[in-house]
Amino acid sequence: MRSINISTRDFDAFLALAQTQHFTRAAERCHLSQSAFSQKIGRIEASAGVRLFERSTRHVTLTPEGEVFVEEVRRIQNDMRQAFAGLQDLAQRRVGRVAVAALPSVAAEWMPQVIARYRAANPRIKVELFDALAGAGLAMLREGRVDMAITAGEDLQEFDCVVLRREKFFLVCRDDHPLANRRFVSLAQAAGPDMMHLARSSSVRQHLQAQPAVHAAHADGLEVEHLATLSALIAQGLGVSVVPELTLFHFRRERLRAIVVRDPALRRSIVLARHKAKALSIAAQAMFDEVVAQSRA
Amino acid sequence: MRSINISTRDFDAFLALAQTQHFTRAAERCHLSQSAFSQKIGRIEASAGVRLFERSTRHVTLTPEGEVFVEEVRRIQNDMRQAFAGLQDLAQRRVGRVAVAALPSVAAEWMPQVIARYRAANPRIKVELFDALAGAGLAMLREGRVDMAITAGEDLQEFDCVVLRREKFFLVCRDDHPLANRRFVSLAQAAGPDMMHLARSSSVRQHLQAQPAVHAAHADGLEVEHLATLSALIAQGLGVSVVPELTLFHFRRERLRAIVVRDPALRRSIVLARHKAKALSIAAQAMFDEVVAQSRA
DNA sequence: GTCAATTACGTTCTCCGTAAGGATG
DNA sequence: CATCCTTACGGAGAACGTAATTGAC
Repeated sequence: MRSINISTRDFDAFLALAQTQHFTRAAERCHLSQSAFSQKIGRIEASAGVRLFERSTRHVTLTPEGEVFVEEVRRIQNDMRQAFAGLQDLAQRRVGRVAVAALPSVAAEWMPQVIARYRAANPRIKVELFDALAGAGLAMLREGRVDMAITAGEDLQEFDCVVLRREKFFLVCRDDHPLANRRFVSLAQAAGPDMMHLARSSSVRQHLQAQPAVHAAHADGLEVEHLATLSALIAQGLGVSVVPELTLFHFRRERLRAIVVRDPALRRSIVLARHKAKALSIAAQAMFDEVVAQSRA
Repeated sequence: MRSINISTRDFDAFLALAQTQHFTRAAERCHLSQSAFSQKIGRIEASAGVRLFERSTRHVTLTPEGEVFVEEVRRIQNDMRQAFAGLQDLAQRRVGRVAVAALPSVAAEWMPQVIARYRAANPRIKVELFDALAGAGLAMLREGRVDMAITAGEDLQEFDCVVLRREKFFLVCRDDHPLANRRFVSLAQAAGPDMMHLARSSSVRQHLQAQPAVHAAHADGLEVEHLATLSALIAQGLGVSVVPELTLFHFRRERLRAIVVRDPALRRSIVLARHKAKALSIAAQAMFDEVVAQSRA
């Protein structure tokens, strides 16, 4: 037995005839000539291996076998309609979901605007934002828990990446600090004994620690987890620190100064990473584009 | 948007590619040239309105949209397979059901053999036999509770009928009855004052009552429901009766004689009736044929 | 005699295969 | 450069339409 081939149009024709019980009218409904329609029904019956309609030239009725088939076909047709409709919804971003991991600084500085614009354009798509440190974000990406991760660059061969920005670093100190009124400083100048650090797990710390000038300074200052804490410590005159540009919003308080560190080597890349193999969903692609656009602003 | 057309082969192709992730191999599996296969996938994607596969010339993977579609298609394809398989089963009488109403006499005399042969040929088809009096059988047929009814003929324009047999009637009496040794009798002779009747609801009684000779005799003998009772009464010498041929098995006992009634008007037709409009299922048609065959035997 | 489904036959269009093109690792 | 997907193009077969045929009421 050769495998059968049957199409959605065939199903339409079958159901039309089942309902109208009239070849001519069913053919019209299907925008077919009556003859073509008749042949189509014939082919369907051949495929099915059973006579589905009982026809005298006067009356057309379903056979008992046809009646059971009607129910099946209705169900199948419904499923198909749903499947395609669901696909259209995804394509036109009427439904969907997108998950993004972003560095806390990025999550606070960029993402609110990005998400606002995204939701305005795609109100029915669920957006999930995870503010995760660099390593955690990449882990989530690797596991497929997020569609993309915004992180600080290092060994990212594993992923497809777009560099969103190359950040400068800033010395943050109180206004009574000796360097407080400089227009810029060198890293060597900044990395004095009063330098405070973030916890070793942070990407900023790791980035800094890789710099010879910082390493040489072997500061033994305080070490904290959160930038807000760091900001408060500096405001108290307990030391200084060096932080990337995106985190400066933590340090906008009275008596604090941020002085750009002039050091060509001291830049960190903010990158948008995604899986190499796995394609982005349409919803995710739109978010991807939105993030890139934001970084250019 | 023009309405889409998609066929079972398209689904096969889609799933093959989704599984192999390789155009050439998937094409082979579908017995298609690689080029034709590529076009087919292209058409499917056009129908869907979404890119379903992500292809670099080296790797083929499902897009997120394609992944959701795979699940739907699998389900749809399964349903189709089942629908067609079910139809084949019905066509080849591997499954099904047939219900027959038959006069009690027919149910006892003919149907055991009919059903035995039918089940031998169609072991998986469920057979239901209702031994119902003429009126009840026709009512069941009218309501669609049975596929056919074997009954005694009268006003059957409503149905499509086949006359299975035209039955003679027999006088049944004890061997000491004056007519006991006749080779045949007339209805007038048989319808003496000692004639006993079945209940008025039985078709036999109605048939007899319609005969002038019986009507004139206005017998006031006993009246019972069951032929077995009648048989016992006659054996006791309490009277005689006139019954159709098919019921004679009730009267095969010692000292009872059955003498044919020679009266051209006194025949009853055993007919096999079915709906005019509603077609018989394949299972039912086979039973229909079997019943007709039995009546000729 | 009319209405309606089937059959006949010529036409159109979809789908397939061969072959060339282009991209990727 | 080898692999493999895509595009181009010509041909075969399926599907369609017009028209004639058959059948039922």
